Order: sequence, then C-alpha cells, then structure tokens
Amino acid sequence: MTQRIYNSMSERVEEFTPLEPGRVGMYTCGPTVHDRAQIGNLRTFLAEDLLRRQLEYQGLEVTQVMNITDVDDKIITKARAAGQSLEEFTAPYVAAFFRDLELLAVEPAAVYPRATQYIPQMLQLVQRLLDNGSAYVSEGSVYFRISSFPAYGKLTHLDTAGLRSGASGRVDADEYEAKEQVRDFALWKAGEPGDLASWPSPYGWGRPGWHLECSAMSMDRLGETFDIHCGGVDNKFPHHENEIAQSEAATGKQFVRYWVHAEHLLVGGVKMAKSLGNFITLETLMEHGHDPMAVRFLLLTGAHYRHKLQFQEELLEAAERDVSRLATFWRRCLESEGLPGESDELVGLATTGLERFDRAMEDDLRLPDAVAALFDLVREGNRLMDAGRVGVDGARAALAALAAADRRLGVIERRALRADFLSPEEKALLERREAARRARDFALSDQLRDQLLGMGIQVEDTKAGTRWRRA
RNA sequence: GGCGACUUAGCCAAGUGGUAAGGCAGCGGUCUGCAAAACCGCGAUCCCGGGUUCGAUUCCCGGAGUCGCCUCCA
Repeated sequence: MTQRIYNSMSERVEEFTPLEPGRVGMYTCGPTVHDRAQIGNLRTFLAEDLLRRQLEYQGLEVTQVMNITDVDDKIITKARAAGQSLEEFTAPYVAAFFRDLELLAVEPAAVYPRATQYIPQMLQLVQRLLDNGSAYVSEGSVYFRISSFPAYGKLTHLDTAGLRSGASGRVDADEYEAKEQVRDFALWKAGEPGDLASWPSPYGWGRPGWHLECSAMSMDRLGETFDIHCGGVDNKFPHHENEIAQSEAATGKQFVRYWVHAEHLLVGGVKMAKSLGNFITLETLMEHGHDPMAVRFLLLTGAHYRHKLQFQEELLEAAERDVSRLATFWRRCLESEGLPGESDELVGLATTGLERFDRAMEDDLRLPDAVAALFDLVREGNRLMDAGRVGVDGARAALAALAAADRRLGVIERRALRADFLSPEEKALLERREAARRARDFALSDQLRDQLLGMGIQVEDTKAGTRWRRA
C-alpha cells in the first residue's frame, strides 16, 4: 500500500515516504501566462493532478503549491507591445488557465503564488547567495556562480563543463558578456526605473531571473526541504538544475526529495510547442465538439506519464467512447439498485478489479494499465447484468470500485452525472415518439428518434422502458 | 558533438525470463420491430542481427529508425 514513484534524481522508481508522516509538500511548476495553455502544457498539469489525487487516495494530506509566472521576457515584450501593465496583460491568461483546469477536473492547488508577489523573498534569497559567495554582482545584475556549487548537474547528469553553449542555437552570445563564466545564470536582471517590470533592489532597479521564483516560493510555502517537485521534462535543465543550485547553495540543505517529470505530448512525431506552431488548445478542441472529459482521459491514459504521447485528434473520438462506456456502466450500476438478481459474483470481481487498479497506480502511476482492469470489470459487470445475475450488493460493489478508481481518473462520475435535462421541445418530441411507438407506428417513431439524435439525444429502448442520454 | 528515451496488431498503448493487457476501428453473431446500449467470436513471427539461458518480446552487445534535452520551453 505504499506508493512508488520514479525519481528523476536517482533515475529509478523509489518507495515514497514523506518527510513528515502523513503529510506531503508538493511543488508544481505552473504556467507562464503570456498566452493560452496548449494541451501539451495541460498534460503535465494533469499528470501532477493524478499524482496528487493518488497520494490523497492513500490518505496523505497533500499541500500542493503551483506558481504562476507573471513576469518573464515574453510577457514583458508582449505587454509592452500592447501598451498594458503586466497585470492587465496577464489577467486574461490567468483566468483562461484556471478555466482550463476546472474544465479538466483538476483539483485546485492549495495556493497559486505569483512571481510578482514574491519579489522581497526572492531578493532575500539573492542576498543569502551573495553573502556566502555563491553569487556575484555584475553591471547591475546578479549571477549565480556555478563553479561554487560542485554538485551542479546532479539532476540532469550533465557534465556542464563540457556543455556546448548555444548548441540549441537559441542564445545570443552577447548575453554572456557580464558573466564570469558562460554557464552562470542570472538571479537578478538589471533594468530601468519606471519600466513596467522593474523593482528596486540593493543592486539597482531590475527584475528576478526566472529560476529564482520557484526556489523562493517553494521554500517559503513548503520549507527548505520538501517532498516532491514536479514539472515537464523540458524544465529539468536548466530550470530545475538551477533551482537546486541556488536553493541548496543558500540553505546548505537538500532542496527536494523526489523529482517527478512528465513527458511531452507529441504531434506529428514532434513535440507540441507554441514556437513550432503545432499546438492546440482545450478551447479549440471544445469548439470541435470534443468533451473535456475525453481530453482528460486521453492525456492521462493515452500513455504512461513518463512516456511521450502521440496526439491525434481522432484519438479523442476513441477517448470519448471510452469515457462514455465507463459512464454508461456507472449509470447502469445506479439503476441496478433494488433489482433482485443473485448474489453476487460481481462483488468479488469489483474487489479484484479495484485491487488491480490500485496495484498499478501504486507502481509509479501506471494508469494505462490500471484502466485495463477497469474495462475488464465493466465488461464482466455488463455480462452479468445482461444475464440478470446482479443484485444490490453487486451493483453497489461495482459502483464503489468505479468511484474509488474515479478518485484518481476523475472522469466517470462527472460524465455520468453531467447536467442532463430536456428542453420542453425535446421532451415533447420524446413523448410523441413514445406514443407513436406504442401505436406501433415505427415510421414516425424512427423519424422522431432521428430528429432527437440530430439534437444530440440518443434514445434507447430497453426492457425497462425507453431512456435517453446526451450523445 | 554530449546525454537520455523510445520502436509491441489498421490506430493508440500495457506488460512479463516460460510464446503478449486494455481501448478504438473492422468483420461475423446474439438481443431489438429497427436501432442504441450491451454481450459473444475473429487479429501480433513483440524493429533487425548476434550473445547469455533449458527457454528472450523481456537481460547483454551491435545496428537501423524516431524523438527529447544541451540555458524561451510543460
């Protein structure tokens, strides 16, 4: 019943034991709000949601912190171009981000601190680093002196001395002139007074370097050593490596105990990214008629979180069928309450099904495997129900197992219970069809059924009577 | 150039030293007035070549291909 999780630092699956029994501190790198999140970003947040839900399922009390980066070069450039303040420019993207999370049933973090609210804490951290010789001031900026931190590179296992600076072709060499060494990174960037992103500091006006905020916020909210730090794989280097350096150099303590990284979402074989122009947002998918629960299901179960996931919009159709199948079975269990049936093979199947699900989840969140157990349960449950061999106990047990799984999966109940109501016109159509069908006027009955389907209502005739659902 | 990951049926994708989950799609049935939902049946020499082993898809070596990171990145 203990959780196992892959730790990027050790490069192996480890047993998870929190620093403080029963409580977990979890920091998750959040969005930089210069644009709408694309679904590759969302995949990472969903993986983090899955981990958090799993830990809570195991009875742990999780304090999750997710930062919002509301000051960085892109934001500054765009805000300046729009003639807006940082706050004005980022507000709509912050709102859109929270809306996406809510649509995807992501459980809210305890706090969402923003970089612009943490300037004092960041400056304190900079001062500590200057005081102990880990940093230096140069031309109004402050840089971290990597040569002072021998463990640098321990997360990504890179030999930074041999790094080919600029190998990615993304860096302008001029940027390095003020540094002692090319690999040193900025803690504080010199700026101009009165600029839309400039704060006073002992080193002059300026703004924080990107890595600094995560160290300042995480240690402020979770302590100088905390349990879990998550993010996308592309944040391992340099972001997380730099966080480790500046945090551990400042405190002399281990910064993070377990590093958890989610893999990329690929499209057409390559990483989905804003800069590549191959990105897609949740909003777009919804405009295409896709259900957010299908998006959640696909991003979470389409592949294990540490594996790349090939996104194709057609896969969402399959995901929709999957979610619908689970939700249909859920409702069928609800409706089975009170049926006589025989007791009750389904009770045992529900138990073993959930055990299989839990076992897979405990082993580094192997959700794709866990879901297979769920589908086995659904198939068996349907089979037994078709045969009239399910009673109250079985239905309840199956429902309980599904609910337990859904505490992690997070799609079944939401889909099963989603607002289902009929407009007066729809209701009238349904009643007319009922009357026609009773009169065995199948031509009219079928025509009305087609009409309803065109309106998104699937009509089903069962032994127990006619029912309907939103297709 | 350095480091790392991946390669399993039409598609997505689990997994194991003893001949391979699940889903979607497809085909054939059952049920239904017809559908829908559901159920039953049908599909894989696990990238290639060596090696270790009684036995490898699973471990080791080599090769091919794809992808990621190497200071914007989830």
